[in-house]
Amino acid sequence: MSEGLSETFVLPFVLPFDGPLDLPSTLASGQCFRWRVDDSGAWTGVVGRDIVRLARTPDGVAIESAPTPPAELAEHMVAYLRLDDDLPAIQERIGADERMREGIDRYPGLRLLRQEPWETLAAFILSSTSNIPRIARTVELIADTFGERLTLGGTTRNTFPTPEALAEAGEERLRALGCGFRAPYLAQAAAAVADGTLPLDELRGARYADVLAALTALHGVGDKIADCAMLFSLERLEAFPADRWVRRVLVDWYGLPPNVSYEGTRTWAQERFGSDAGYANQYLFWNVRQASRKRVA
DNA sequence: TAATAACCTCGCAA
DNA sequence: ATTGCGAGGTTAT
Repeated sequence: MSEGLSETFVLPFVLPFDGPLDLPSTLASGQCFRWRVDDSGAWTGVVGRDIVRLARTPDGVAIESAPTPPAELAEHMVAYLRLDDDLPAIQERIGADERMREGIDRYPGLRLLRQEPWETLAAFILSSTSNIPRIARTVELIADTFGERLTLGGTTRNTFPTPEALAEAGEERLRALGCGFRAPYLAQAAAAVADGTLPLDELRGARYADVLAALTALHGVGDKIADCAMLFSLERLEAFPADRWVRRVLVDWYGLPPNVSYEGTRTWAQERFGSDAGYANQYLFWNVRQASRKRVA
């Protein structure tokens, strides 16, 4: 213990990966709300009951985490980052048209994530008529208030609270955290998951129509929010959450009628892209968002 | 079946 | 600085 290398210097664990992976686009593209980048380019977030720090390396992804050590968490991070998806093959299939091809080529390492269903549903309930900075702020505030504390190095974050904890918290305390008119929606969803009315774990991988029906049975969850939860956490990659941005793209680039119904966008996307519709959505969404930000800046 | 207002706050732009 | 607008939707009418 007395030799030169102190125990404070720990070689980072590196998850080997040689495929396309653009951490900034993937973690900031609006599908998740808890990742923060630091000056070194590393990303810190909370995944399940662990605080995690990620950085791209030439050989893969460097991982620090606690309380689960990186080596034990690695397999789960492969799943979380969907490194098991054959992204080049997906891009080959959906990149048939010029617009999509350009969008893919601009962000070739943009991946979907495989997130935790309850947290994802809750976050997108909060997304209604809101914006990404505000959603992120509210999610963080809810975690800080009702979640459990985690520490990694000098960084402290909280888990996203369980459905039981948010059901217990109740509408009024959620409203006090800035949830606004979404507070009763979130409280009711928490209660439904907590008491088994909405069995999220059983819905993972179930038929699209069945998952959609189960989710939209909740007050405050319509087609769009259900599609987000399905795509980002319930393994329904054919989901196509058409928000106002994606709709604009469909109208401007693909000639869909401006008054196309949500069902119309869903049918269009699923006929065109099949089970790759979700990836197609993500490329369209991120491209149009980035383009609009550049125009402002 | 299709259109329209209301809903809570907050972030961001003048 | 203070004000005003609109935001990754859903529901009720």
